[in-house]
Amino acid sequence: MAAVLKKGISVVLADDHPVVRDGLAAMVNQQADMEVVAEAGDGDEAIACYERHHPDVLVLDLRMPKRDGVAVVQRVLEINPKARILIMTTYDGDEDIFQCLSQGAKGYLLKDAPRQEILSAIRAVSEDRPYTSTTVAAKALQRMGKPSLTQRELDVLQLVAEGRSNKDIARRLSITEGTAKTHVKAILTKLDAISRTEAVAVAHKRGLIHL
Amino acid sequence: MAAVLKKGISVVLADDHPVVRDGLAAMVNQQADMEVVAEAGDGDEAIACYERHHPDVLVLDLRMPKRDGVAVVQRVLEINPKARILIMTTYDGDEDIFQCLSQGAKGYLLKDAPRQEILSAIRAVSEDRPYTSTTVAAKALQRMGKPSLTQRELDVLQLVAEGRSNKDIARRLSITEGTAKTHVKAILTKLDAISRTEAVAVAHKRGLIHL
DNA sequence: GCGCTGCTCTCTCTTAAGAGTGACGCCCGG
DNA sequence: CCGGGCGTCACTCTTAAGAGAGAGCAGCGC
Repeated sequence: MAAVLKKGISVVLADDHPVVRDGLAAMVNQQADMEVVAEAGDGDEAIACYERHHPDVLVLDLRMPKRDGVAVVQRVLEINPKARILIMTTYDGDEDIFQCLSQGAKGYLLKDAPRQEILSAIRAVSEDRPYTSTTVAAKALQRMGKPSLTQRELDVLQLVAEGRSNKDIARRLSITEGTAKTHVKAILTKLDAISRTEAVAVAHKRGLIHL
Repeated sequence: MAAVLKKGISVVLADDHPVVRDGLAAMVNQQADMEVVAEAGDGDEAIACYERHHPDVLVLDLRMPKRDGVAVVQRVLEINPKARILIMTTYDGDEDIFQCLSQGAKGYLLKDAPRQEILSAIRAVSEDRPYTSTTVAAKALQRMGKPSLTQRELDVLQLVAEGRSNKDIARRLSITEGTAKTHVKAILTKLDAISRTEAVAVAHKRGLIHL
């Protein structure tokens, strides 16, 4: 057992903004029962740091260079299926969140959360208790029941969002224009949009696409 | 005269993320020659803080609740035309940046900048020297020569980005569909886009629209 | 006043987008 | 084995979008 050995909860921070890392580090190290043992600035570093230190909690930004949050979650859980990961991101409409959570991340937080909430989330996750911020919980409920897009539809959606025409999309995906239209139609139906432009707006809001 | 009186440079931080404020505060207060005198979590607070403390430097996030960065810059410069403002934001494609800079903000930084760069930017601005990060300088040059949109065109663009049809746009702006089309056509030409959807993509990349 | 720019409106014409339907092969799970 | 989801393709038909070209009218600077 040997409950609290030296300093309690060991934390690894992964975020591409030095400012945010400093802020989190300052908050965490000010607590008597937790300590930052390493920081990472991109996805690859995050994985490396996790392997080296095996912290009690990994605090992870979703949007990072090299390898994005989802990929890091997958890899880390491969290394240690019992890893405790707290996702932290700026945007609340992000589809990636749900992917992470369903894959096994233990908690999710918005960056604009107050200090207290951040700290209690870290404590919760360190004890293997899930932590879900109320805003995210609400989003999750909203998302329930809404149809999900297939991979192919996401491919098409991405190209639609870049402003490509159906013909252009067909060429790039090596399908006929008719098929491209079929996919677009399916997308419009699922996203409950009237035009492709509205579909892009909705998809963006839901975090189905980036940029 | 009277160079370094008590602690040198007084700084007010304005950012809606507590984490970022903590990070900046930690960095700044660690320096012998600067000190954070107040923090603000939204635009209105930022203005209030500025009026109360009249700091040497105001570090300002562009994206904030209540009142956005551009409005804060305007108001603060009304209060004190010699105010030294350092803009700090996440996105590098933002049109607002150029508005702020041309309005009189003294510097601009990306949030993913390293500690050293942030600190030297604060020092530069405190001495009334402009500071422009290289990435932003590059963007500024890129933007040169490219045609700018009129206010009306921006109004239309916003609605286009929300997925509205020409007819719908016309109704909302109380103009005819023909006129809406004329505006859309002008937008397409200026943004060098073939379709409205591509125009939205380009506009988004340039930070002409949000969401 | 004159020219410039921005906003408005009106035509025509071509093409792209979207609705509506149906169908075929594939693979996977019950 | 058979239903169902998925991806593919093929039709028709209607409407929206975009190209092209003009034109009137206000405000503004010179």
